[in-house]
Amino acid sequence: MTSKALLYKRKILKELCFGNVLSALELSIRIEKSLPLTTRILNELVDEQILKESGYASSTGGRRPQRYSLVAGKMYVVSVAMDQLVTRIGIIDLQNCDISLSQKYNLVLSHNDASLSTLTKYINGFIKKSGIKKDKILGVGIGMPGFVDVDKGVNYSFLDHKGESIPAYIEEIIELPVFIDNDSSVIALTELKLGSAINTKNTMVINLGWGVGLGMIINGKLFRGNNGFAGEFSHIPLFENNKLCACGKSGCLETETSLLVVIEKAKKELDKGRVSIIKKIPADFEEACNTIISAAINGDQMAVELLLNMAYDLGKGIATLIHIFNPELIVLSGRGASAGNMLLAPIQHAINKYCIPRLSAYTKVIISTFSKSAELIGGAALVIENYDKKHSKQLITLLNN
Amino acid sequence: MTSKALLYKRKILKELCFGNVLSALELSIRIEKSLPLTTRILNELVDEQILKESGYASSTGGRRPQRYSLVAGKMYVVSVAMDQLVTRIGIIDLQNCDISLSQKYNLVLSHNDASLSTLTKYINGFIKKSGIKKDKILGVGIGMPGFVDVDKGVNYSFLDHKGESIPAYIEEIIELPVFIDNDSSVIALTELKLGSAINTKNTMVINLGWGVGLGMIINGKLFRGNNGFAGEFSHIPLFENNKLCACGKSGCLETETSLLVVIEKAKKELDKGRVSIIKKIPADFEEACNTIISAAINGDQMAVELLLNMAYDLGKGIATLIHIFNPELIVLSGRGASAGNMLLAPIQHAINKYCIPRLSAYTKVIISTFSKSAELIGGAALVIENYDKKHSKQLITLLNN
DNA sequence: TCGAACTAATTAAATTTTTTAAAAAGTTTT
DNA sequence: AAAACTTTTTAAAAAATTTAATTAGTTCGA
Repeated sequence: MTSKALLYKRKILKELCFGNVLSALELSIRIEKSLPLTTRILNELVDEQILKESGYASSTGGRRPQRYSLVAGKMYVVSVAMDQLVTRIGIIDLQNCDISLSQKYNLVLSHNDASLSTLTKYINGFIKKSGIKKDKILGVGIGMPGFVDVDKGVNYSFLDHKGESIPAYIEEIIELPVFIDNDSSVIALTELKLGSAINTKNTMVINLGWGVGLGMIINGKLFRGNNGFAGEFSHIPLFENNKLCACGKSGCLETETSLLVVIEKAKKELDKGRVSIIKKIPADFEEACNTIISAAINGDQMAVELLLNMAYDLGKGIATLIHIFNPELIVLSGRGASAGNMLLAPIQHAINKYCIPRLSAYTKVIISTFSKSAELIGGAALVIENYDKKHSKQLITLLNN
Repeated sequence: MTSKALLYKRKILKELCFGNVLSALELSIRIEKSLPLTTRILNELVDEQILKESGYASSTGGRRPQRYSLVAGKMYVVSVAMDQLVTRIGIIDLQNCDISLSQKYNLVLSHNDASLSTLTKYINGFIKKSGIKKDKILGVGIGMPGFVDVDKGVNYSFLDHKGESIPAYIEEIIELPVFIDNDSSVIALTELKLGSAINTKNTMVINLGWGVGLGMIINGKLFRGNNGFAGEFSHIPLFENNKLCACGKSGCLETETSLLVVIEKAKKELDKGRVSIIKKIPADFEEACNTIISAAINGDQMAVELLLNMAYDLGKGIATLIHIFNPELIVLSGRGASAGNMLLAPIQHAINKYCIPRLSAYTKVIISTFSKSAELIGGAALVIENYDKKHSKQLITLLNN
């Protein structure tokens, strides 16, 4: 097979990932190739049993177009979602985007080689345990906190490998293409490919959790900035509150709006003797979040108040984004999104206060429908994003069998 | 000539605008066509005397590549730069990007049809007076203040034409393709095509004048937002100063950092009896700016103090941009840029205070080298940007003669 | 219910474009 | 002065697109 035909096949497979079912004409437009060429490649892929015909689309006044989709169990991606304390690894069938298997590991991130080799061992072990052959796995996508330079493959905050490429190190050992990115970018990719931001060109995805991350979709593509550090929304100077931030400055957005701050404030209130259905805040971050959010959902006044105040302050930050980007959509995602629609009213309130009405009128704010799986699925999107760019031995094998 | 060959010719001409001189190989890469095809088209264009061979590039270790450039006096663009009170119209030779002729008109912008028809008359009269035949003019590019929706051709702040397209109206009368855009976007285009932002992928251009505008270059292209309103940097909520802004809110960046604010502050100081080489601030905005800036350059303490304070506050806004965009470059442009390097120190000071060092280290801040002509030249860039997209009768005529 | 009008898919031929390769023409380096 | 290198030119082969004609299936309205 010529290398060009292979490229076109990849482009088609890429379009059909994540459960997409498309007609020959639609595919021809998306891969920007002529219909005869697209049809030929499509037929080859069906012969190779990687694609299947899957029914007809409804007619728009004429013959119904044949639709194509991936065959299940043929193409997988391994995805890794990391935070400071816990790492989850999953394997995802690209046909339906289901997480076939996932596992949780305790891995405290530090800025040294040790975390990296541990991580690699975990991934390797996981793949073996999954029982899925490597030639069916397109690659490994890893979302991690910190300052990640995607091009250099370096994380300046964690997993230091003497400034050398992290993906290169892992690829060496597990023999699969590896891609890394910042956790907020990965969550934004999920919203873009499978979530509320599908088909949008200009969307801001806010990752509310430990801090406040931002993934930006600009012109329909994830924007990472010049060194991959774009979206450091957490630390824009927004308040004059004299509160010291983890970054060393004061008045950062993060000093008022993050789940960590809410937890701290809740502790203080309880210490002051405030009544609440919450008796004690758990030490574990994830449990603490769940405790406060579910208390709020159950109507606990203190929890509601804390979350609403946070949302209002976040709204001021969002107002800044609207002025700068004029986005069509803002998606609230990440762990904090599980507080749900409760957050929307104060955010909208702040937007009304801090935005020129002409601008805010064009931007919708919504809550992500994804639960915790957003980052895991985004890791798959990360691999697919690079699928028609980077050389992958796996597909060649798959296509030649 | 086939329509495809015409398209390729336009792509090549587009690359050679603004005084660019390129080799066949460079052009082939830029228009993304093969070298044999590019060479063929190039030869045709030379035969038609629209292009000329213009010397050799220096060798990089082998045969010196032949370079090509536009022939002077063949292709012009009419450019219009508007502000609230004054409109300048110029005609620009694309070969060397010189302003062949320009004229100033007093035109007070209002939100009605009258300004629009006056503007159209001025443009028409100017073209006639220039003595350049319309078949040599590729189009008209207009930069104007206000909320401009480029796609719809509508300005929501000024020049209302009952919500109908402004370019369509002008095109009808002057029979040339017309393009409009926001003034800050146009200035950013100038920096991208001819100024300090050439070849950058990710640059913020700040238009310091009446207010504070922002033109964003993202992935090497001007970013306008979902409705063309992106870059409303003026009105991000940044201060808690209780100062009412023209937009109705308080604490906007613009309430501390714009030349208008500096002028107001200067007046107040003088009224309070402060000593200064400035005796009286002229009523005219442009003259007032010049007075204060030149006083500062001559060492007047009051003028220096006012400008440095403004620059420091602007630096806080720039810190926000750096956190969000991680840009490689920030260009300070517009009328305020004539204060020059004086502004850089306080801006850098503010960046150091409000930015995470890891981030700010990657961003350079510079002052534009353009004087007032930036907006006029940008209008030309606006036409060229659309030159291989929109149908232009003019080029077909030009190429068929 | 039956065409007319429409949309989609298929096929083949003509045309365009790219790729590949080789040769020619200069430059620089050694 | 030869070797190494780069760009340009040319030509032929391969690939892709365009065009047009045909076939196939749907919808809609008379």
